[in-house]
Amino acid sequence: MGTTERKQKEREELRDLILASARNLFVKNGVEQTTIRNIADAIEYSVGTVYKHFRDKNAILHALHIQGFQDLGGQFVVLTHVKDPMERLRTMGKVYIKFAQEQPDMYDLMFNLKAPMEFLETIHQQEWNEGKATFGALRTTVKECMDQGHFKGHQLEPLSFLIWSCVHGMCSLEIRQRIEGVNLKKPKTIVMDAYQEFVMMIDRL
Amino acid sequence: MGTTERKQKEREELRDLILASARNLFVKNGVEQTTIRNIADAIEYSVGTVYKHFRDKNAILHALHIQGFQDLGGQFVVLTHVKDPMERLRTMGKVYIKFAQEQPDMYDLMFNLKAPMEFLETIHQQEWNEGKATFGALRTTVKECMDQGHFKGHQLEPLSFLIWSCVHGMCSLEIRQRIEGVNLKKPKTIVMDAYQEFVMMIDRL
DNA sequence: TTGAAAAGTGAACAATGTTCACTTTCTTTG
DNA sequence: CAAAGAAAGTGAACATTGTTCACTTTTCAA
Repeated sequence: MGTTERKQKEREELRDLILASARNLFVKNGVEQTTIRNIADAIEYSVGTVYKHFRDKNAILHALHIQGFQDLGGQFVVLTHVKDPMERLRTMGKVYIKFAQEQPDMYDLMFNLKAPMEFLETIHQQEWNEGKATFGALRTTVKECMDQGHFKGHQLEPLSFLIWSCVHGMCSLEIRQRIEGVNLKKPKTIVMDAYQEFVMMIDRL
Repeated sequence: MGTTERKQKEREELRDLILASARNLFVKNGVEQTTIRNIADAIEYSVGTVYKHFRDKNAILHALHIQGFQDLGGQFVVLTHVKDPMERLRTMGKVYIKFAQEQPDMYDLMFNLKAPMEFLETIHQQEWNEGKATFGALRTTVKECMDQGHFKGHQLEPLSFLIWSCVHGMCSLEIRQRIEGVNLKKPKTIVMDAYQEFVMMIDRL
């Protein structure tokens, strides 16, 4: 009898509805300005129902953070068509920055907010699978570059982390509004300009 | 009559007391866990008194953010003794990272939290003087390196921003707990290791 | 038909930032 | 010196949060 299956499906649908609503409100009003009551109102359910699906707000943030990584993973699919590892590395950075600029709130949730990490701690899970997979993709690409003779004298993991830090740093400074007030000549394009410098830099190694 | 001066001085002393108390509590319990009531209790004044000195919590965060930059500026004093610009650039990065690791909450306040920037907006000040000065110090050093013949083919501001992004990215990923769960072989020393890679990288340019 | 499990509700609680009418203290001036 | 005005200080009260839970409604197998 498929009633339990249907029940299960309905449960998941409501769960997804909560997440979609939360995501909308986050993008529109920001994470902190979005309340559980807002989310409940938007889907025309009560607060209690939201809590039947998520133990607390951090759980919602964590679920959305996973969605964000699935989304980013989807953007990374184009990389499979780029055979040359150096070219793939450059493209990876571009895609990463594009994602951060088009979905700044999602990026913030994935790489800056403490909430999703705190949720992992509360459920006693110390592994961050989404981060592991994403960093793994970067490390693999860097490894292939090194196998081709690039980055002589450098170490795989520290170098991979450095590359991640570069693009993450640029994106975070932009999202956290540390660029505007600093008196740059071209603040609007500074991230892409700096990324060009970065590409020039690693191409020489 | 020096009464007004004394009054003025007392006012500033209480203001400093509030800030010192806030800073203690921030470091001990984190920014979000620190309430105005906590601060008031710690200095044995009422909440109202705190609000007589700071219009809101963001104002306190902004004042502490300025203190943080003064502190960082003090750490940068050693740089005046380093004449060679490339050596100065390397040392600057080390000092910056050291500051971030020793005072993660202060660093977070200065470069990650939105609160201090939001305060600037509310008082209709779009300039971020502290950031401007700090970035200016970096840009000046990079400029001197270029004058010496380094970083051929690179542009001053984008390159300076890139360098800032690198170190900031590493510090932020550490502070925002994105390193532990990512399965690195040496997570404890990854920031310093990556910084070594960075130094090696710019030395070759 | 029924009764238990699941789904759903919303009042209530504690904590927080913030305000403001009030009291207390201090300072200046007649 | 006394009084009034200003400044400093107070804390109850308000609105808004996240969160809980006793309760009602719905669902569905027996």
